[in-house]
Amino acid sequence: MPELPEVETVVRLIRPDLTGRRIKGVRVEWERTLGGMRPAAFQRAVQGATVGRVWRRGKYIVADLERRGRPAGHLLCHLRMSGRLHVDPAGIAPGPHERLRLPLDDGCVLRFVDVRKFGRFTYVERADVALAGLGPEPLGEEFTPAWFRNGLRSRRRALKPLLLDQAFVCGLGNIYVDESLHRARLHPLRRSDRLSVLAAARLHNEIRATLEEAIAHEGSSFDTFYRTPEGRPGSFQEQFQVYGRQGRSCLSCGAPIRRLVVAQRGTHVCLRCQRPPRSL
DNA sequence: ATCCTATCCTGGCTGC
DNA sequence: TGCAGCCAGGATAGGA
Repeated sequence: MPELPEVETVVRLIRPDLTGRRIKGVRVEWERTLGGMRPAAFQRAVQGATVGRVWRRGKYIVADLERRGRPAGHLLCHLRMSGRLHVDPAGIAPGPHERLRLPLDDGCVLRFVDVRKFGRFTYVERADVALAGLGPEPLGEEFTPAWFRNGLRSRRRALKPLLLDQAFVCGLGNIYVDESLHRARLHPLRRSDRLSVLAAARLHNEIRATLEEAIAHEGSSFDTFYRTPEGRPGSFQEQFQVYGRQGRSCLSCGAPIRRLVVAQRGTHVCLRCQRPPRSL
């Protein structure tokens, strides 16, 4: 599923094609993509605006809009499970599951395609307000070992649901939480306030390393997620240590990878590398 | 404060 | 082979 590395990859891919383009029109094929905004209001806000900076915050893709050189709100896109965002050259026919389309002034088309319809593509006046609930960027300066240790200590939650909580740290999802926990040799049910300083530092380090390596591999591709309809997929799925590897052997110790359910999510662990907490 | 469940959706898988 | 039913999974809302 698109998590921070996949979203970052999408942003890097579409940024050059989108920056500086004027949005000529709006076509909404699935209204709920707008997250409650009326299509007419969306069109008024977006049509005729020019795209400024294209950036990422957590799993959100943001495009700043301008009119006559002045700030004019933001496009805000969340891919959720199966969303794909790409800029197509002129003359490419829409494929299936297209939910929203923005023709650009150079003839290209920004397309939001989403099989499962969970994704959102909407307009907000203020990105800072819309994104205010997100925790720090795990690859940002604010996410220091000391901040992380204090954050873990101030909650009393199992590690997995806490790391999935976008208000705690943003950008992690099911895959990269499982991978980071395995690399840090921590069981997903370990309580956040009971980690040693060393274990917290290890987890902090592995979260960053996992995300950085995944970005370097242009994210993970499988299921319905590809960068573009014709484009190359990312390759980080080939580096997975536990995710989706249930029944196969742990690449570091050889014990079988187990699949459990934690926080209502499929969860992949090596019980030899990741010792369960005593109190369950 | 934290956890659990339901909701939104569809393609792909399982089992008969 | 055909088909019904189940399931994944990010975010959010509401209840325990």
